Amino acid sequence: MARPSVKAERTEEILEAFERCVARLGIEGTTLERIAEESGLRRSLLRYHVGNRDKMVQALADRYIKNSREEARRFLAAMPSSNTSLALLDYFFTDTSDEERRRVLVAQALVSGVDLYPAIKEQMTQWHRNFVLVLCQVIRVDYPDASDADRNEVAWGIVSLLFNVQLLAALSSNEEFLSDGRRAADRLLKSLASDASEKSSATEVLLEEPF
Amino acid sequence: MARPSVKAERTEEILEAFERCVARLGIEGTTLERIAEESGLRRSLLRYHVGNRDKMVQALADRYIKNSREEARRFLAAMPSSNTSLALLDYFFTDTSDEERRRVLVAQALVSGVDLYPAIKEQMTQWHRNFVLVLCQVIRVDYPDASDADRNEVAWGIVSLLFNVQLLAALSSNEEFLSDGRRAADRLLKSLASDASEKSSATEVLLEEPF
DNA sequence: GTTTAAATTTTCATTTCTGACAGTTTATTG
DNA sequence: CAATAAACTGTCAGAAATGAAAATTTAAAC
Repeated sequence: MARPSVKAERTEEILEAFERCVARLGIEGTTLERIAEESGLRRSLLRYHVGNRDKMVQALADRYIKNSREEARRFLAAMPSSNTSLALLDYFFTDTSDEERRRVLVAQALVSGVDLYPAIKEQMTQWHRNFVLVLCQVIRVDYPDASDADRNEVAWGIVSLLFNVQLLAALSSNEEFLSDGRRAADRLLKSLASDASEKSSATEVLLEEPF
Repeated sequence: MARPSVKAERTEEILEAFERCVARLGIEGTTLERIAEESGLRRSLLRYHVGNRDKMVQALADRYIKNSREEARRFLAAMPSSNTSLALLDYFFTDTSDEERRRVLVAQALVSGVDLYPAIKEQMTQWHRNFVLVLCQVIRVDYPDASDADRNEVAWGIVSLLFNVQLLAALSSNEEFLSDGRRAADRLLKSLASDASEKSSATEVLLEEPF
């Protein structure tokens, strides 16, 4: 018996704007006023819908984690049933969109921010672990004989390359770095063929839901 | 005929404190007041000796570049004449000091900050290129037959791993990540043995001064 | 149209950060 | 000790950022 709530939409708009700012300016470089401008709302509305600065950061992290889950699903869905290595490289190191870059930069900002916002530390730790795990699953299709530990190392390395590609994109158009990153990632993947320890050749599915 | 100048020492103290702050809080997370506290000097002295905020950041970048040169020399000097791969891995991925971590984190902060401080963009671009080049030189000792392009990819990748190790150290004690990073770096290096295209087997020196 | 609750605007107080500079102290030289 | 230049202190004004909450408006339900 009152006005319909737009809290969900507004919250989304606000955090979306927050993310855009953070990717460009970092967490501490982003003022509430800046977010207000970016979202086209008044600063007081940020407070009304989301809360104070701490709440905002917490909400940003929460939303980021949530979106990462969906992104992970999309990613897994985009993987073919074989030759996933190539698909993986294409996905992360070819024609990366601005959104993809933003995703990575925000993750870095959040990780860097755990000292200032200890509340998000646990989440980001989980997030990274899960990211690596998703890559492991994908890698497993092409390299079923490699050990979990080996795949994990490689996945960890690919995440690093991915991070660096987007970080360095600030220095030059990232096309140059993309190819370096891609080739290095390819090397890591290929290295799994060499060790190829004896293992269950279970090429089953990779559809076990992550996270 | 006047009081002796301590500008050099003070400047050093100030920028040292700045660096410590930046490694922990990022550039924008670091206020001049904070630096003053960290250095035990009054804020007005930061201004007196170095300048306003922009000058401070510029000076930080300058000093960072300068110190990187020296660090590069130390690094090269610490390299044996053979089996440099192992030495490289030990240097960057084993028992890394807090200073080493700080160096890396500050570099990341500076790179992330090029949007806000365009004046440092060129420097950081150079810095990264040189870092990669130094690693290339070292790698060349163990892999003289690999192509320049291949060594470059691998060096680029190792820098990425190094960056990520120290970034993620914020999430957990970095010992766990160190071993992941090291092993991934090892994979990259080993991958150079495979391609081994035909090349001049010049195992000469690596002592050409970098930078 | 009245009620009602949510959304939005406005405003105010407080704190923090920065820039600027006047004034003071300190150490050296002659 | 007088002169001098550098180092240092203290303070102020203005800007920017944040927190908080009192009005006001808006859209639905009745």
